[in-house]
Amino acid sequence: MEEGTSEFPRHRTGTEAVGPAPCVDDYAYDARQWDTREDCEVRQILDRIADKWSLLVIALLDCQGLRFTELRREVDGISQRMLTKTLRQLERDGLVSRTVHPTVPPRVDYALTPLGSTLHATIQALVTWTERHQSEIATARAAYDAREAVGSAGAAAPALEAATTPVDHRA
Amino acid sequence: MEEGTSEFPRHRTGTEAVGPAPCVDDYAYDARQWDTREDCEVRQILDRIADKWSLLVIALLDCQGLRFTELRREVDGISQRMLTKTLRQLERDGLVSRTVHPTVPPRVDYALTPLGSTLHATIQALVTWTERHQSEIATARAAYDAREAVGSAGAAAPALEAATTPVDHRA
DNA sequence: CAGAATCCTTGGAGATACTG
DNA sequence: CAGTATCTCCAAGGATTCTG
Repeated sequence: MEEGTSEFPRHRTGTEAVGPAPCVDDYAYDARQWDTREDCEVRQILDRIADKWSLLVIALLDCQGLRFTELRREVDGISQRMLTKTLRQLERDGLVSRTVHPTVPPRVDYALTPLGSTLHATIQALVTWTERHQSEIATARAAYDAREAVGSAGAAAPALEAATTPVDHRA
Repeated sequence: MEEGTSEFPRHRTGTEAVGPAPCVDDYAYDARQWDTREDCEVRQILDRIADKWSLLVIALLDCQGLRFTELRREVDGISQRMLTKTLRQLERDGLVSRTVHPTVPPRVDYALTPLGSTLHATIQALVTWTERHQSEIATARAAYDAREAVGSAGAAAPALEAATTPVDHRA
């Protein structure tokens, strides 16, 4: 369990010095060199919270509890199965708490734990970033697609065809 | 379907306050009600950058460029196919730049664009969070699994078998 | 209402071979 | 080296049904 806590794994083979000096950062030395191995626990956790549903649930779930159905309504597009599964995982990771009220119509409240709240802040930053830069991304996409179209006009260079049909609506 | 408590959030174009407006704030102010609909562009982008490979690539890619092979080595476990695809997407979104050096052995450098750098900071925060809290998560998981084992021993309470272990469809 | 169990489809993703 | 093009496979995930 203590494989990559604060160590610099440095598993990049130094056969070729492409630029040993890291970024311009001199304060944060491990700015980029965390443990990237698949079996690393950080990777494992990251792969889990980097899940679209987990991310959305945490982003939407705030300190006050939400019921199952409320969550399902909030997280648009999620199926009951995925919501349950996602919530179970998050509960297991200690990020959300599950409170069952033994009423006649069952009522279950989900809320962020203190640990989950700290993650919520970080994820919220990601959401905010997206909101802020969505126009830039849209512009970049349009430019890319335009270039793409021109390039494929002269020579057949197919790659990433999602050009003029961005909306991928699956029935 | 009450529309008083939970109605569909509207498009909030980037004029909102980016500052921390936690849940303890007033209710009418939808600090956490960004557009959650699937067809929303924010969701679209979020679903993309919340991809495990995209996240890793951006996290590892820093301001200096990395070659294709270097990236493949860094992002442990990624296949060539996925790396190419991920890079194309990120390039299309204007997050990474692709520089081809027309040398005899082809050399392609990938680097973060200014826009990508801003995202890198946010994602790095996520990585840092994970590094910091991995032990807490591990503890929570152990506790959950312990409870789980006890619960399923006494009464029928099946749910989420240890996710780290492969599928266990008990007949 | 909250969830468990089941069935079934899609596409994500690895492996391999080929090219410039 | 840096891709592209295929083939294949498996599991993520949706839809449906059935309970307490």
